[in-house]
Amino acid sequence: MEQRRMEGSLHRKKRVTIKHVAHEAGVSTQTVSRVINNRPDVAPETRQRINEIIKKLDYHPSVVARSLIQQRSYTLGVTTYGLQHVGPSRTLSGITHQAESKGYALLLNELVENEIGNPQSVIQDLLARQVDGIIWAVPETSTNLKWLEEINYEFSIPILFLTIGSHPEIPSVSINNYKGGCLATQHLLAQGYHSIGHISGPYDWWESQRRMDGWRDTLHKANIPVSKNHWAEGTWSSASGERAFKQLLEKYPEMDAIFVANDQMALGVLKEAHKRNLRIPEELGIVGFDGIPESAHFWPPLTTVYQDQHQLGCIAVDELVNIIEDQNRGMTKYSPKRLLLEPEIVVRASTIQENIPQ
Amino acid sequence: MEQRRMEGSLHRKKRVTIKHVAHEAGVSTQTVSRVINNRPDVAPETRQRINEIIKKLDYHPSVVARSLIQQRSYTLGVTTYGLQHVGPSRTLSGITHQAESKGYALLLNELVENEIGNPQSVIQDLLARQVDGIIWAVPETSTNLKWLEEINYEFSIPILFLTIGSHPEIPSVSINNYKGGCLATQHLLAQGYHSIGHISGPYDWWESQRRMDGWRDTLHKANIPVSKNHWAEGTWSSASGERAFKQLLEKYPEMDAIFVANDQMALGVLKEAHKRNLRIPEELGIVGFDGIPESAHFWPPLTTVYQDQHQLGCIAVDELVNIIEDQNRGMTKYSPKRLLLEPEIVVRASTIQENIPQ
DNA sequence: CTGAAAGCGCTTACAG
DNA sequence: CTGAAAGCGCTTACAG
Repeated sequence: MEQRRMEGSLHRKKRVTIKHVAHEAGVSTQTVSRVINNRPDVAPETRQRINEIIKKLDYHPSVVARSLIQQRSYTLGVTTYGLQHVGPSRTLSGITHQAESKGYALLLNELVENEIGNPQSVIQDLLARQVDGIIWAVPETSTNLKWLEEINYEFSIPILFLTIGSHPEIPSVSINNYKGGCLATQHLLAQGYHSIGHISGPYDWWESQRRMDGWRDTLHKANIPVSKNHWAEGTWSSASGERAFKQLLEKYPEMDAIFVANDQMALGVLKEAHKRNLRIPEELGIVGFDGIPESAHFWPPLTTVYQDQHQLGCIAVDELVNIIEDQNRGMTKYSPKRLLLEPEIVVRASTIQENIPQ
Repeated sequence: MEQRRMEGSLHRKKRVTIKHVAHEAGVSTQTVSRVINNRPDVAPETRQRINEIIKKLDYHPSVVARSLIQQRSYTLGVTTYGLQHVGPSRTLSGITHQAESKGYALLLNELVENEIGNPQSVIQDLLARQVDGIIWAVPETSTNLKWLEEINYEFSIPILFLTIGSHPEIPSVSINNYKGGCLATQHLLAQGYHSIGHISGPYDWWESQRRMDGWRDTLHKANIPVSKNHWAEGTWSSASGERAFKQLLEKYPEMDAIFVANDQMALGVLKEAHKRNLRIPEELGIVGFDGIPESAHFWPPLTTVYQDQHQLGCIAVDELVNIIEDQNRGMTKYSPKRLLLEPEIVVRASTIQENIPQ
């Protein structure tokens, strides 16, 4: 081991700047700037010489300096919530991949509470760091977008919202949760179930409401009455699913099938069903929501409504970058788009009697 | 709706700068700077007047300009891998929370492959954005830290590594995976199981190796021979767990218990066990690893080795910030620390015959 | 094809 | 207690 190694990461190298390169090459910083930005008007010899020096000195332009002068940073802000859960992290993964391929860095923020005290301070933090746009990946509840009205929908940079239903004035990307609720319920009806209960997420969440609306409307269309006793509220966790299921069994004893608003809660239902020796799918059909990879390995494998949350993140980045770049091109007509991704039902053994190949 | 609203987020406001505030207050920018940085030497009246103007103009200092002049950004880089999985996202969640409480922003990067082509370009990207330090949250494999030697352990800023076992020269925080493997196996032995198989993660991963070492050493200590036929390799996914379990049943028919290197794979084992009508825990005891919340709702509920990945992220931030701040205080003696967090076993019905209260 | 000047929005010495 | 000057590392017009 040589001496340098012993020092470890103690040693803080000084930054190589455009001045060093210019001096070494005997040109102005201006010309170096042209080279690193791939401008056409540089003599080929000059360009090559400078490129060699850049490599030799291991020069990397400061994005910070560039951001200051250009008033943009090629960085997107991402405000998320509930990262420890599968859904939000899959979406974030889509965001990171797509941002990378579009050449943007990501400044990440996680809210501790869905009901945010002061969203504007979060946004100000991002603005102070000169982000070019923001992805607001916080699922809508009945109150957590009120601040939009208060600030009169005015932002100094584009903000794209994920998983929201209201506020058509602003650009957003969401899954068609209503459609998902319909698909789940239609499938159960088609399998011959009649008394179909529902376990929802927190009723305050827009996603919960829409999934439930899909369930209710589908039953109405089939002339099946829906009462308060036919559903119970969970919190998305498996434990809450188990709890809600117990309540439902009391309130709705004739229930022969159940649509559960996410796969985690469905897992809790399965556990309680096993405990009571309920046969699935004969005595109880179960449909989940999300389509997490694990759901194929529940026992029995779970029929579920698949939503592509990774793609949700990808599309969010695409949309936001489009808006940013349109704006920079000086396009004044900016019409907010609302995008809806369609979920798909994945049929497995928790709702069909015959064994299908798995 | 008024006119302003119709314009939506089209309108790009100009940034309010320190000059505007200074001009409005009739002082120099210097004095405003003192106020926003809470320096003591400002006349109380001046301070108050400036603060009012700051509020009135909605002024927020540019972190970018500050970063340029101070050569630091109060931003940490985070390079992660496999965000769509539960573990890494829980760790990331710990990182976001702790970074926020320490006053640091986060620049997020996700590798597409664990075996990285060019880690240095990832780091250069972060350096170009003036991050103060980096958390390298990419699980170690036998080859993906080779670049450390190539660059001779020299970084221009501190880098803290997560989930690594080699390279004691660099600061790191990891879970004691070896201990976890021991705990799992000791528990199975204590329950009276004798023929204990193992499903590992990809053998190339340091975490897999250590968990397996714990299993093997514990059996050796108990004078139980261990052969190649007693373990199989998975990829962490439930599907791979199911596959590996089928192989093991062939190779090791007398197996009466199994230690599975994560909960997802254990779920796959449970599924296959149900299919074959194996009684758990009577005919087969099962222990997982991770302690994801869902594991309490598997059927039967899964005994598992709990690791606190959220805390792992928190501690990573604490350590890195300590290193950064020591360095800024000019402390030259920086001795890299390796921290190991201890896992705990959580006993549930998949390994104990008597029903314990759940 | 190349360079001198100005400036992005701050902070850091240095005077007074 | 306050301000004039210089500068962080770049890019943007503007000349030539």
